[in-house]
Amino acid sequence: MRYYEVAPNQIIRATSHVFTYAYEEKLQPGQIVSVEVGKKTYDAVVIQEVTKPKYDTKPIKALIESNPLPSQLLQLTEWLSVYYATHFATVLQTILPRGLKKKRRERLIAPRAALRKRTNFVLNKQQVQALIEVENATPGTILLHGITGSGKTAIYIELARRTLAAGKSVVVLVPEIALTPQVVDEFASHFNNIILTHSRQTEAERHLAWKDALSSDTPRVVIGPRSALFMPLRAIGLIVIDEAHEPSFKQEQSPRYSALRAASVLATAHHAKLILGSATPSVADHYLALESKRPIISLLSTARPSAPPDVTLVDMTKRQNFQRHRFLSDQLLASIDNAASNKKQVLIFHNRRGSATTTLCDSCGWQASCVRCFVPLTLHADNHELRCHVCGATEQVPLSCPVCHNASIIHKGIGTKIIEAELAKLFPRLTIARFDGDSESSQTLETRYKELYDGSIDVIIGTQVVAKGLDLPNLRTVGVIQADAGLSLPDYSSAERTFQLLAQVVGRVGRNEHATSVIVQSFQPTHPAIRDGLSQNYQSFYESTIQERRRAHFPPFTFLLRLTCVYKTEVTAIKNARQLAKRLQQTVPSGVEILGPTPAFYERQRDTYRWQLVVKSKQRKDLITIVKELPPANWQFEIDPISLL
DNA sequence: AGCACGCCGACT
DNA sequence: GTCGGCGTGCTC
Repeated sequence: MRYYEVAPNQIIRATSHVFTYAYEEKLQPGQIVSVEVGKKTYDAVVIQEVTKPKYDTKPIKALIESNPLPSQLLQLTEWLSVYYATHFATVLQTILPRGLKKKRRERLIAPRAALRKRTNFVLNKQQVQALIEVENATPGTILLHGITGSGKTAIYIELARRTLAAGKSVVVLVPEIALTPQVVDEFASHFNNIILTHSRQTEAERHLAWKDALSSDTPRVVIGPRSALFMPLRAIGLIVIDEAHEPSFKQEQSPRYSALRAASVLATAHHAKLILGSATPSVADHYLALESKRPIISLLSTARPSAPPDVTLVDMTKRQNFQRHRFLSDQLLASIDNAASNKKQVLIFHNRRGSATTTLCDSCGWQASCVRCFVPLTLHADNHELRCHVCGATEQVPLSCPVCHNASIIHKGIGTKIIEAELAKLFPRLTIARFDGDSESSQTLETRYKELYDGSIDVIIGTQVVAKGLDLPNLRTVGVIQADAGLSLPDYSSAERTFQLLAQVVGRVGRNEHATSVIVQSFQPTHPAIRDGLSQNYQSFYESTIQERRRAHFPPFTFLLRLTCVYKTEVTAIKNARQLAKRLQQTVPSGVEILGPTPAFYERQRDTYRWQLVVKSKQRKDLITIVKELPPANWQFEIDPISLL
């Protein structure tokens, strides 16, 4: 009889994750078995063979997957569990498909009809140079910083081709939102061994794709969102993360992992290369690449000739710009007039989430912000105070502007519905469509795609959703209602997100040879995020932001931990948050900062109240220690949050 | 983390 | 006399 430590995919006991079982035959680490714990049966992964233990052992009930998981995937699982202080079983649930025991019907995978002919591209000098740099790099992370339209996809495809030729598999991660047929077709026209994963797959489809990867004896190309990292591929030679700055690469549920960090660990285990591609790399990733002396490849010119858009920045603090309407500038309205008379489309972008009430000076654009945390203050109407949602400090609402001494202190926010209504009044003959969270975004955007594409919708109003993937041939004008809306979010990375968004918006319309225009309205036209976003000046933005992060002790200079407690009443939430804060203050080593308690951004959710603490430390292990000692009931945690909201 | 077993109050 | 409240304790 042989004995094996196995890890069930359900939490059996908080303190350990392996149990020892007996089996007649030889088993390999990574094989999947079924075992009985108490009276229930669980799926479990074989970890290793061990000697006969002192206690009695039950037998393994069955071997349900004889093809073992690749050792590198097991290493990644172990790493995720330790690095994010998450139970091993929780990580297993994340990396394994559901319903492992179920027998799936063989499905005929319809060969994707090549909708488009293979786009036989010729790489330009810049792209060839990038390829050479990647080829010469040692295994590990490579930052591919290429402006919109510089032809990053062609580089990915060529690298993938070479990796396959060397007998290794390729993983391409894309943000969920970009998993459109266009992107997939682009790869599908070059490779016939693609395994596609996406969030709308059924349990059976996922399982089949997983089995396909596990049993494949030839190299494959996997395309999918962050979870595609967990496809059980034997030998990976290349991992590409496209639009690597996108927040969707951070999982919002436990294990709250970063696909970039996880991909880096997986790449190391496979001695593979990891390409982080973006037009606007996150400042933290850029800093890390510089610090670790990893290659940063810049693509500064577009692959095809294109005309840069005509960018107009409208100062919202100047009344003379708003003669026709109170928040739609004369410049923006004129450009809508112009587009309409030429039968071209207009996209009006508005970050609705950013329209939480902010306090600013209507005269000079000054905005109330915390002197310690550099985040905007949030108005609490009940006691008429300004509060910092990072450190909890409160201030009186000023009666006059501290900069220009004007008394016009205002609190405001504009919603997409109002924009739609106002535009409908001003342009009764235009077809206006609004896409946001309220209008069942995904469905509507797809169902109305044809209308968008052929131009029968004149004006598109939307949030984030429309700023990304849409590539519309008739689009000539983009308007941003309040570019600084996102800046008012009480978050250390809000400037970075605003910069990325504006740079993407400008890059998006400026990728063809038609004359296009971008009208951006802002109360803070001189803010670095706005200024550098519109000029797409990454270097300038990076330098000012990294200095600020250093000064205010934020990533990449400090590790963050967010602790959130959830209670039925506000009083208990505050009481418990204060208690924990006090306890942590006493036990934590020096150099660890405890901020708060503060109300969470979404303070009330379904009859519950949420308050949070933010912990900062230069030593990541200090944060892990705190998590391990956290009172289990009512407390949630996130290590390395990308947002403190 | 579940889910057993286990010892004391309202019901047929 | 029994159903069930949720308080401790175990799971290879």
